Amino acid sequence: MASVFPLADLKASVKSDPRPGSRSDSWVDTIIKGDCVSALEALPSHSVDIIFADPPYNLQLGGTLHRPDQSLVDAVDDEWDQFASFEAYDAFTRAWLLACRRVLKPTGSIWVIGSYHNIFRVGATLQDLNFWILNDIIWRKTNPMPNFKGRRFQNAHETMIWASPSAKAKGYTFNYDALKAANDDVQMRSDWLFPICNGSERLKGEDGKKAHPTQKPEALLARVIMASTKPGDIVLDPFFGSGTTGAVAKRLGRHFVGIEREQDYIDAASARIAAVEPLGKAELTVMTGKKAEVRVAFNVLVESGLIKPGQVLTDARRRYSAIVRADGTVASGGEAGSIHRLGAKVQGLDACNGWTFWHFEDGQSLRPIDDLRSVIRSDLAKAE
Amino acid sequence: MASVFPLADLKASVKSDPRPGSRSDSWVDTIIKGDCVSALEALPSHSVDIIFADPPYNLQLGGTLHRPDQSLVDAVDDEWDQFASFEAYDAFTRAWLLACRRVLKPTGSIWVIGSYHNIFRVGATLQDLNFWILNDIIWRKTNPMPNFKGRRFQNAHETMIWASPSAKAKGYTFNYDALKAANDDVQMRSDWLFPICNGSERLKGEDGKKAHPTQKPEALLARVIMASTKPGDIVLDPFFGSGTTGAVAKRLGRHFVGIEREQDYIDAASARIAAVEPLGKAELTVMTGKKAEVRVAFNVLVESGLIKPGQVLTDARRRYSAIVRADGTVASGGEAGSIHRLGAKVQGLDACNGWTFWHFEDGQSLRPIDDLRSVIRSDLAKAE
DNA sequence: CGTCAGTCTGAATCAAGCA
DNA sequence: TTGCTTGATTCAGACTGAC
Repeated sequence: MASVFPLADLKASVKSDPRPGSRSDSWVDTIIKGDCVSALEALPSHSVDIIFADPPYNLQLGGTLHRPDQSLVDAVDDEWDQFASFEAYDAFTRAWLLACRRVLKPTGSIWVIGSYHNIFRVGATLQDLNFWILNDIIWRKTNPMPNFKGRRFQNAHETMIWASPSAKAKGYTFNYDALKAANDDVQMRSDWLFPICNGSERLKGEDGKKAHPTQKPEALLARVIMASTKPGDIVLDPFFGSGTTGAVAKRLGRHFVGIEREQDYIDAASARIAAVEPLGKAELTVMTGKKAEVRVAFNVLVESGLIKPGQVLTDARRRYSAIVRADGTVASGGEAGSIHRLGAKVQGLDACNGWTFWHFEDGQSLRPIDDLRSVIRSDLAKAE
Repeated sequence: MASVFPLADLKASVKSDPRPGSRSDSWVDTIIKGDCVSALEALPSHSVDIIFADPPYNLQLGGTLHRPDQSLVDAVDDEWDQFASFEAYDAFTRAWLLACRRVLKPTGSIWVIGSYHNIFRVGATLQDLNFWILNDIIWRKTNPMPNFKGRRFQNAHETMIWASPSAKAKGYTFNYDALKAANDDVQMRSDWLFPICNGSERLKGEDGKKAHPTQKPEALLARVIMASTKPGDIVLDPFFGSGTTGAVAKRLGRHFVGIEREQDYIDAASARIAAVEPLGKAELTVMTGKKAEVRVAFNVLVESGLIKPGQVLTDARRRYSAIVRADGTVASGGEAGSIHRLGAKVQGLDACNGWTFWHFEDGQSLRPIDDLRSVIRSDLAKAE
C-alpha cells in the first residue's frame, strides 16, 4: 500500500491494458510521482469514482506579516504556489481540470477546495468546461488564524465546490439518507464546521516543523468521502501533498490514487498511509434508501473522533450493546440503524431516546453519549 | 426621501454640475428608474462611499442556470446554449462592475452577493478588472429552503464578496473596533448567521404574495453598512429591488441611491423607505479604537509631567530598562531613540509598539505608559 | 498525577501618513 | 512613486514545564 509509482513505469503499465474502464490495478493505491497533468494523461479514461483536488491557491502575499507580539507568521511562500498572472493560473486550472474529467467516470464527481484567492477562478473555469456544479460547501474553521492588522474580517472559512462532469451526468453517488440520519435526521447543510489540522494529526518532519504547509483535516475528507463514494470506490487526488485523501480513503475502505511532484511530500504521505488501519466491513456499510428505516443522529461525534467507528456502545446496565459504524449508524445482531431506532429495537419498544439510552466506556464508568454531544455543542457555541 | 428620479432628469441635473466629486445632491436619497449601466453612467465620478449589489443570476440565461437535470433539450443545443449564456452573463457583469467603479470613491468598497450559480463568475470578473478582494463573507441561513429531491446538500448559505476598487486603494472604511465589541470582544468572522427574510419584514403585494422574489434580510444589510460605512456616507445599490439597502441605510443615518428598472419594485421600495424612522445620533455613534483617536506623542507625557525626565521605564517583566530624557526620547546602554525604536532595539526586533512595551512604576505595580496617554486624551476631551 | 501559566502557531492577498 | 517614521495589532488549541 502507498507504493510510489514512477510516471514512466505507469505509462508502460497502462499501455499494456488500455481499455477504458479496465485497469491493470497497478496504479491503484499508489502515489504517482510527477507533474499533475502528465500523470493524469497516463491514467486510463473513466477509471476513478471521485476526485478531490486541493490545488495551489495562488496567494499573492506582499511582505512579511508579524503578530502583535512581533513573532513572524510562517506564510505559504513555496515555489509551487507562485503564478505570473491570473491568465497563467487560469491556463493551469483548465489543463488539470480537463485532464481530470477524462479520467473521471461519467458517474463520478469532483471536489475542489480553495479560498477567495483562487476559488472564483476555479468555479468559473469549471462552468466554462461544462462541469455541473452540485453544491458549494463552506468549511467553517473553529480555530482560524486571526486578522492581525484589524483591517478585515477574520478569514474563517474555505470553500469547496462539488461538481459532476456534465449537466447530464446523473449517476453520481450521494449518500443522502446516511448523511441525513447522521445529522440528527435533518438534511446535511452546505456549511460544515471542523477544526484546522494541528496537534498530533499534523505531520511533522524530523526538525519538528510542519511537513506540509496546507495539510487538510481528516474529518473534512471523511465527510467528503462518506458523502460521495461507496466502499471500494477509487478516489483520485491530483495534488496529493501530505496524503490526507489517501489516508482517509484507506481508513474508510476506499482505494486511492495520488499524484505529487515533491519527493519529500511523497515520503511523508507514504509512511502516513502505511500506518493507517482500514475499518472493517460492518462499520463501513452505508445505509441506503428508506427501507432500512434507520435514522441516526451523531456522525459529528464520529467525525470529530469523540466516538470511533467500531466502538461498542451499551445501555446503562450493559444488557444491550451496539457497534458504531463510520457513517453514523449503529449495529447490533442483525439489526442496524440510528441510535434511536436500535435502542428501541433491542428493548422491544416503539421509541427510544438513543442519546440517553446508549453509553460508552469512559475509564471504569459508563457515560451516556449525550455527554459527548454536550462537548460538541459547547464547541459549536464557541464557534458561533 | 425616496423620491423617484427619471433617468433623463438625472442626466440634466448632473450635467449642470458635472465636476467629479461634487454633486448637486439631487440624486441622493432617490431611486433612479432605468437600466443599471445607463443610470450609473449618468452619476458623477467618485461620488459614492460603498456599493451593495445583488445582481440577477439568471439574466438572459433563460432556464439554463436553474434548469433541473432532466432537460429535454438535445445535447448540442444544450452545450451551445450554456456557453453563450455564460459569455453573455460575463459581459453583463463586466459592464456594470466597470460602471460601478467609476462612480465609487477610491476610498470606497463594493459588496456583491450571489450563490454558486453566479458568484464564481462575479468573483473572477472582479479580479480581472483589478478590484482587490478584501474578504468573502458567508451568509449562513438559519432557515434555508430544504433540498427536495435529496440529491444534494441543503443549500444553506449565500456568498458575498467585499472588495476595494484596486489593490492600492487603502482608505476603505472598516469599523473594526465596533464590530469586535459587538461580537463579545473577539474579531468578527467571515461567516455570519442570519435568518432569511420572512414574516412581517417580508414585503407583500395587495394579493398577499411576496413583492420581490429575493428580498434580503435587513440584518444582513445592517451589518454590511455598519461595518464598512460612516454616518452620512452614500450607499449605492444598482439592483435596488425591494429597497432593503435604502431602508437600512436611512435607518442607520446613511444616504442611499437606488437603481431599478421595474416600476412595481420602485413603488414598493418607495413606500417602504418612506416609513423608515432614522435612528438618533447617539444610537449611531460607532465605537472606534486608537486609530481614530487624537494622536498623543510621547513627549506630551514628558511635557505634561506625567512622565519625568530621568524616570526609569521597564518592560512588563523588568528584563529591560530605559531612562526618559527631557526631549521625549529614551536611552538604554549606549542606545537612544523613540520609545518604539529603543523597544525594538533592546529586544533585537525590527519593530515594537513602545506604548504597550514600556511600563512605569505605579505604587507596587507596573503599568504600561499607554495608560498615561489615556489620561491626556481624557483631559483633551474635557477641554473641547 | 493534575493544574496552571506561559509559549507557540495556523493557506494571510493584513497600515497610514508624510517627506 | 518610493521610502521612512510612527505606531497599531490576535483566537483557539495544542504543547511545555513548573509546582
